[in-house]
Amino acid sequence: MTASRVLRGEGGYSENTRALVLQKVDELGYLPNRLATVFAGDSSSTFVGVSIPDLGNEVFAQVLEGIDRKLGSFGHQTVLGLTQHTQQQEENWIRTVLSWKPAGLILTGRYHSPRATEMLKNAGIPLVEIWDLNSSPLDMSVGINHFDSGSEMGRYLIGCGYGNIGYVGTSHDTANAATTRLDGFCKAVEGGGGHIVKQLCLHDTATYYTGFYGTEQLLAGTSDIECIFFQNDAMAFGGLQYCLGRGMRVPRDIGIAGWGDLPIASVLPERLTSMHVPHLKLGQAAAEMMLARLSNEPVSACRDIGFHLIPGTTVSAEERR
Amino acid sequence: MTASRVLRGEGGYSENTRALVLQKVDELGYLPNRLATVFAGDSSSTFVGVSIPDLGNEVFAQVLEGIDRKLGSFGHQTVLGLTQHTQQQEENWIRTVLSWKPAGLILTGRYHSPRATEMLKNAGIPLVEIWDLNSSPLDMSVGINHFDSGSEMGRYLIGCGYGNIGYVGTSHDTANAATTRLDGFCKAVEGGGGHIVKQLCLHDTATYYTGFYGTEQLLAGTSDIECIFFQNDAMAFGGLQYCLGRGMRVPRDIGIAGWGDLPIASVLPERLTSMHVPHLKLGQAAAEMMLARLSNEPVSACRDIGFHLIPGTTVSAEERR
DNA sequence: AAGCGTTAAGTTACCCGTAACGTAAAGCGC
DNA sequence: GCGCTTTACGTTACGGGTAACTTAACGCTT
Repeated sequence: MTASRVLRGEGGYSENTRALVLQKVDELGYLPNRLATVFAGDSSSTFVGVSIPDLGNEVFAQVLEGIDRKLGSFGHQTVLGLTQHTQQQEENWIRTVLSWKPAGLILTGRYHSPRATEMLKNAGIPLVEIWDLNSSPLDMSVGINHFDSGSEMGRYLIGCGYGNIGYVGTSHDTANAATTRLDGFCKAVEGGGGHIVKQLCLHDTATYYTGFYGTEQLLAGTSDIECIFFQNDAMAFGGLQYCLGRGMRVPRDIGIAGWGDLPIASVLPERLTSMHVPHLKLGQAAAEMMLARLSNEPVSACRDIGFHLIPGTTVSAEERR
Repeated sequence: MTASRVLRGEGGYSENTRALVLQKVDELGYLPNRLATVFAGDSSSTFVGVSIPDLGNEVFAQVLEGIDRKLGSFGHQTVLGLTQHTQQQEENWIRTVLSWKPAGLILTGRYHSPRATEMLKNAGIPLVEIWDLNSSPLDMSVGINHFDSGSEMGRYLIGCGYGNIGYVGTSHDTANAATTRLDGFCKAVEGGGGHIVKQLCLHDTATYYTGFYGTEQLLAGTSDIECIFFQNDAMAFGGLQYCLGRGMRVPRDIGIAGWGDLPIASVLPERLTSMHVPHLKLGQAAAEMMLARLSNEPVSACRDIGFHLIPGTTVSAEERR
């Protein structure tokens, strides 16, 4: 008991005893068993579960980095969960991670399976739903309005004079932010007098490579597509390379628009038309909300992290006139 | 006790009781407390701690993905630790994560602080040191020989006819794989009759952006550099863009060589000269070694995952003649 | 029906850190 | 020196799951 007091610096021991305890700790290489502390229910755990679709996407990798850095600097540990974009994997992970009594959970997306939702509600721990801003979150939410970001891109492309537009993305078993973006995009394009000629949803991951081959597939047998909107920048970059490789002039022959604003954009001579989302800031904001809730500070339930359109040079109004 | 037996499917209960227990579990939304199980010491935890320098580097993000996917499919959870390339942060993380009694640890690199090394030895749990192949690991090791990979690149550049060579990388407070690579590179270049004109080590992260500005800095006031070797592909790509932007012809005026082979290479028209390392495979191999050790299967202590040179088009023997 | 093995439960103790409480000794004022 | 407070440390109990053990009930054999 005295040793416990010394190690927690709680007071109620002499300087002499303190030195003795610390010497023994060093001598024996003693490490306290946090399991016992948390198990006894005297303090809450320092774990925070963080679920992310995948790390192949640089955006999510950076969100995770932002979260872990912030949590880590406040003595918390990140328990990772990769859901591969499926609700089933998310549900399984939630079940497992909850049995470890985490201090809180940070989840990507607003769509969870019914069982997952029930478990989350029962857990009674702080939750942050990130990425897809949720006006009625389970607990807290931080992200952006994907529908609006899709709309804005749609309006921009229409405004640049593009009429026949294609889309290349990937498909998942469930609703997600990318489909919400696409919804907003289609509404804006059609509302603005444009036309979505073709939507291609590949059963694959959203990478450079799939963007390249998705574009080939999209353009095969179609000659009237004036502009392509991609699910993310990696796919758009793959698509751009395909078009350039086929001798098309971008943006004169075809416009290319991505989403997400990859780091590589900072050094490319041609700036990809895209939508910027502050990734690291998003992760840090999520961690901050979690930490605030854990220390019983007041937190607003929703936080819109914002986005802004990057006009870039792969879409152009002048070239279309 | 009977409920415990039912939930573990251990036997010793009637079908009737089983149904009753399961019904109650469902009714109450009961989740077993894994903390108690592990705490009691009856079974080992399912946590595996994984430390990675940072996630801004796509390579490490993919290694982590490989690890988590494999571990996850065997019912283990990843506890993340980002060390920001410092031994102090690694040590702090190790101390914390060990107090949670993880089943094992996967660490990046072979260099750990003395205290960290001691804690790791005392922990008596499986350890895998990844990335930098360690012939005398603390427990197990999987990765590549960075010195050799640097040498191979050095020999290749010399073989292409480049004599005056520069290097752009980042510096860290401690020894790491990148400096080992540089050592091997320098030895091979000088052994082959070449000359390292200038080595630039920026106090920054190894990204596209730092590669761009590092190259500007390296070339300022020097006119005799024929080829630049970069710490990684992101930096090399930034450097390539700088050179192209300044009207230099690559590889005629200057050769550019990276290291790591980024995914984006698959769609670029010009293939960056680089060194390919199977990232996902590395992560999976690390997880497999960990899992094998945890289930008491025999495991070899070292596993060389291999690398191979990608000649690419940003370095060329013909153009130099 | 007595004796035995089998099955289906229940009981006890333990893991380790700490809250809550107990106690002995020292310190202090008068 | 008495009674009080303060300091320093010790003791007990608890958390939840489970190994190890005990008990009760049942079925089978002879």
